[in-house]
Amino acid sequence: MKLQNIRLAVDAIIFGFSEGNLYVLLIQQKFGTNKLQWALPGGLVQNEETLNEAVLRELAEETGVKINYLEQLYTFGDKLDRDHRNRVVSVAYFGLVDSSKIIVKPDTDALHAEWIALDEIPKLAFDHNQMVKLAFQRLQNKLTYQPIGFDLLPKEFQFSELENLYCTILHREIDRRNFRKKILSFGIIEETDKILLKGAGRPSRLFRFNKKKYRELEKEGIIFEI
Amino acid sequence: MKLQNIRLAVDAIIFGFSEGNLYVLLIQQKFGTNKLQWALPGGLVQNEETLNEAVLRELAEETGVKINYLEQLYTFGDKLDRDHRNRVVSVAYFGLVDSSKIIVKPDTDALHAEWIALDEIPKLAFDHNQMVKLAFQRLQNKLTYQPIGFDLLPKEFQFSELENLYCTILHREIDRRNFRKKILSFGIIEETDKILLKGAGRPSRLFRFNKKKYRELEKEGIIFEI
DNA sequence: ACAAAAGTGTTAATCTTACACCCATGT
DNA sequence: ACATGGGTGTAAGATTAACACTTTTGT
Repeated sequence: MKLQNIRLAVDAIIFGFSEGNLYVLLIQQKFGTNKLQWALPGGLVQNEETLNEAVLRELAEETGVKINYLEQLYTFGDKLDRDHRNRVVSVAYFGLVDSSKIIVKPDTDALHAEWIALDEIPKLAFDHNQMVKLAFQRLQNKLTYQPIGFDLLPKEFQFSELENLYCTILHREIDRRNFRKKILSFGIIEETDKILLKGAGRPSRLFRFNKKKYRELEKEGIIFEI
Repeated sequence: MKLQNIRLAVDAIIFGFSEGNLYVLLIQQKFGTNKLQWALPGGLVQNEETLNEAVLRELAEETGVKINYLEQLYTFGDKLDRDHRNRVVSVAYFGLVDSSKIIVKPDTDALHAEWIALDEIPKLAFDHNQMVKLAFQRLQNKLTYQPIGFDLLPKEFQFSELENLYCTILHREIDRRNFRKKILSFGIIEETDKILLKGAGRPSRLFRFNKKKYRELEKEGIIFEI
């Protein structure tokens, strides 16, 4: 058999939620063959690092963003001609950050990173558009059966933010009363004693997600489901 | 950066169900460093084939089994010392066959393939035990929200076989009446006019899964859930 | 006639959905 | 006083869960 000539890369689809909009973290290369084309952060895996480490390193190097949640999404390796004479198989990771960590690294000489609204994503390099699409599907699914929405929000958040997050990402109407009832019934979020007072309208209480509590309840077989 | 020295492989975790037991397809190498150690079917990806093609090829070469269902499971690449000086990252695939296709290839000079009951699987090569574990979790989950159980049964099956499959794999009791009601309510399985008469007990009608119907209903937003 | 496996309905309990008004603040 | 956004409860409907006897065959 011919010697294997395949390179292994990782790519990250990182979502952020801010002011009712969902964003994806993208980078733009200033030089090279893909000059000025947008792409997902990512790159070749080094010999001595795990796949996870590779993603985290690339994210740090290219964007500076610290993520709250990361999981492997899918391995893309079917486009044989993706990069002529240089077959690359890429392990895509799916991640979430909250808006407090949404500040990106200042431009370097070679790279520019930015949050782009999901529905304004241009044609990306390689099969990255497909990756974003799959990642978004995963986000939608996961949101309904795991409490990952909290990883897109600040530590302390208003109930209306959570509600807004769900109805933005799932593209569906949500009944405020039923939603609150259900979320509270899991016993995984707790009231803080802070009241947020901003602009017109009644001030809102801030809540906090209790991850430890969730882990315990999970073990006891409790099922989160929206 | 040092030249990348990573090899890419695929491995397949294939489940079969027969007489109330769940089996995994394993192979045993007769020579080499892993002589007589059991392992999952799999091997290095060739330069000109997709990952899917690679799995199917390896399965054909090593076991001869024709599968009904196949999907990518997870990419394992964290054990850096998995094979000293030869780092291998492996894309694991998860598959199902029905018992009519459960016959394996006769032994070749180098290989022996066999169906081993899930709870009798020995220590396998590399991180293959971990792969089996993850694949089984996937099977359990998927069984509850996608009609993949049918891919483990013959085309025409008794209701009791289906019921037995669910309660074996999910390790839980199932109420026959409620189960039948629910499954039938989806409208995705149909009666055949065949009655199976075997041994003592009332003969049972055979049913058939209508995949086309399921695809249609799926588009209309129907949700399969046990 | 007895053992074995398949087939079948009803009722209570739970969960889900739909729905509208009051509250606390800013202007 | 009016606009804005936050907070709250109830009742009807749908779904799920619990439960036991009859049917058809082989021996």
